[in-house]
Amino acid sequence: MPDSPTLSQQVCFALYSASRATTGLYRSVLKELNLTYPQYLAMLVLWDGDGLEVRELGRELQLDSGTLSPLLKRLEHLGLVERSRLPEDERRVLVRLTPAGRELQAKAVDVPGRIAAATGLDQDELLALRETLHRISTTLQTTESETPS
Amino acid sequence: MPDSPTLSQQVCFALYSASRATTGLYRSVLKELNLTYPQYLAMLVLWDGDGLEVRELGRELQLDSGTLSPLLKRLEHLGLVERSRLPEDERRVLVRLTPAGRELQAKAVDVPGRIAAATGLDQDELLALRETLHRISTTLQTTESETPS
DNA sequence: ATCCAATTAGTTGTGCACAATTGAATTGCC
DNA sequence: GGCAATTCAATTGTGCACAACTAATTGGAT
Repeated sequence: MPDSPTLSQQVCFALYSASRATTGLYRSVLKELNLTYPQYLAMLVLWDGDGLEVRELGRELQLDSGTLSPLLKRLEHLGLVERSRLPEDERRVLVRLTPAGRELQAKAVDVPGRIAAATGLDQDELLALRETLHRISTTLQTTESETPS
Repeated sequence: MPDSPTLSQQVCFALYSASRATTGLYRSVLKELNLTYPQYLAMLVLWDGDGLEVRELGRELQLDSGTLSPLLKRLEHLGLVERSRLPEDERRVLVRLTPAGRELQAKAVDVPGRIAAATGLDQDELLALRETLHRISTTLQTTESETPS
């Protein structure tokens, strides 16, 4: 069942390495939008459905407020989003796109196509990869606090 | 050829997400060794063949001196490695394990097994995943500076 | 011998990630 | 109503990644 231990180590390093490589790809593509990859992910979620709380954004992106708060502050300084406490619950913060934030979506239209062209994988491989990676994430996140025998 | 653009975006997010999940898995396993995952990777390379220059370590791990210099400084403060300029070329820095660094290898023996057990993937899946991820990394790294039409 | 280009490690600055903590607001319980 | 536990965002501190730059060293060319 444990397979070759070395193999899983190699897979983990390949994962770490490929993730950094794709982030680097996004870096060059997103440079003209003046966004980092995590910032772009947050904008994607907001473009899909504007008006989300920090908590909801965090659930989508699997990021906590320690990461999101400064990230959203930077998006706010860029004039792309605005944050406001909810009147009915002053703990929660609503994140909304500004007009500039909405307009940026048009400039980002060709990002997915450029990324897809650079990966060099066909659709079957992408589907299989996505499925496997999803399984890893869910396995690790649901097993995150197990007591080792 | 570009397949579904959205699909590649989903794959990239799955990659980003799975990489963070596995790093988190290593974090809990490596906690008792007092190592981070990148530090553990550097130690793995040194355990495999002691006495490497920063440049060679960087080639193995695909990391530049901006990342490695402070990382190695921390390993040095932990008493696991020592750094020394090469007499025949004062630009280069040789990184060697200390006795404590070599001894740590024994405590790290069961790390790969624990990681492998937690992934929940069988050997075929791990092999396929490793192959696909390698292909992504090499594709992106060899295409890193193309002029888009 | 001198100068110039290349190499190497380190430093600086920015932006994630994440653990741990803080502080405010809300909810639940009595 | 009062109070403890909970929820939520923000803050603090550490450690990557990476771009840009610095400084020292080396090698080559003349």
